[in-house]
Amino acid sequence: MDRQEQFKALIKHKGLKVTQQRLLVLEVLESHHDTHMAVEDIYDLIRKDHPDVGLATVYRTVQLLLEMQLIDRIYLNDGCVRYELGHLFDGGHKHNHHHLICKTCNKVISFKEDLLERLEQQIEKTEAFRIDDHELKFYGQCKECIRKEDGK
Amino acid sequence: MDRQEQFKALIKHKGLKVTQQRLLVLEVLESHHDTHMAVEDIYDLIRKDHPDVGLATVYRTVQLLLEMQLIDRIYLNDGCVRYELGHLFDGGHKHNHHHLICKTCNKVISFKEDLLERLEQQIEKTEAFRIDDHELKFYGQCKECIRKEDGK
DNA sequence: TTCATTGCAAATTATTTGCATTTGA
DNA sequence: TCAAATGCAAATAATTTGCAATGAA
Repeated sequence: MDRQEQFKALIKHKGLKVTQQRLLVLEVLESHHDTHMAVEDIYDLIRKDHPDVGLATVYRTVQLLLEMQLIDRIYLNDGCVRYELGHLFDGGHKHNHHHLICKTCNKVISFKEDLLERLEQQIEKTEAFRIDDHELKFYGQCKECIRKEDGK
Repeated sequence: MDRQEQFKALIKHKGLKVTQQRLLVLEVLESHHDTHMAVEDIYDLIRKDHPDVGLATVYRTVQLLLEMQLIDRIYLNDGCVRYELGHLFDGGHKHNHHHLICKTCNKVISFKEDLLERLEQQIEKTEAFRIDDHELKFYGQCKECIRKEDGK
C-alpha cells in the first residue's frame, strides 16, 4: 500500500472524506519531501495547476495532517513555520528531527543519526521523564558559506 | 559586575541609551530566569508596576536584546514564541538549549548536558558543516502526568 | 440525499511601523 | 541641546472562522 492509499484509508477511518484538495496537499509534500515547506509554498505549488483551491483549505488540510501525525511542524529560527512529511509514512519507526541550519544562508540540511539513544535513556532515569520523540538542531555554517567567507 | 551593569555597559558601547523600559524588560527576564516567556507575559508583568509602558516598546526591547544575543528565542511546539535569558550572561560558555517538553501539560523542563560534543565533531566531519550552537528538545511525558494517567 | 468540505471574505492574533512627543547623555 | 527612544494608533502579516455553495459517499 503506497502513501496515498494509506492516507485514504486513514481519512476514511476517521469518517472524513477524501477530497481532491487533501490529495493535492499530500502530493506536494511528497514531491518536496527533502525540503521544509511553509503553507504559502504549498499553496503556490497547488495553485499552478489548480488555481481555485483556497488558501484557507490548505491551512485546514495542513492542520488535519498535523493532527493525524502524518506531517511535522518545524520552527527554524527565522520565525517561519514549516511542515514536512512525518515519520509514520517512513515505516513507523522512531521519529527524528535532525537539522543543520546555516546561519548565513539559512539552508537547512537534514540528517539521520541515532546516537541520541544513550542520552535519552540517561535522561529518562535522572529526570523521570518519558521521552517519545526529539528534535535536534545544529546552527552554524555550511561548507559553501565557509568557502565564500574565506574568499573575501 | 552584575548582569545589570554588564547590560548597561553593552548598551552604552553600542551608542544606545539606558532607559527605564530596557532595564524593566531585563529585570523581568532575570526574575523569571527559569521559565520561557512570551512577549505578552513580559508586558503584563511590567504593567503591574509601570502601567504606561507600551507593548511596542517591549517588542522593540526584546528585538534589541535578541540582536545583542543577551536573550534567546524559543519555539515550543504550541506555536508560541518565547524568550529566555541567554548564555552570554552565564559566563559566555557554549550555548545549549536543552528542553524536556511534556506533551500532556506543556511544562518545559530545562536541563544541562554536554554529551552532544562527540556527535557534533562527527557531523562537522561528515557533513562539512561548522557547528556553533545547538538546540535539543525531547518530547514526552513528565512524571506528574505519567502518574495522573496511571491513576485513571 | 446529506453532511463534510470548500472558497471567499471578514475576523482575529501577533508583530511592526509612522509619527509626534518625551527623555537620557 | 538633540538624536534616540517611547507611546499610541494605524498598518501589516499570518492564521482562523462564519457562512452559503459545492461535492463525496
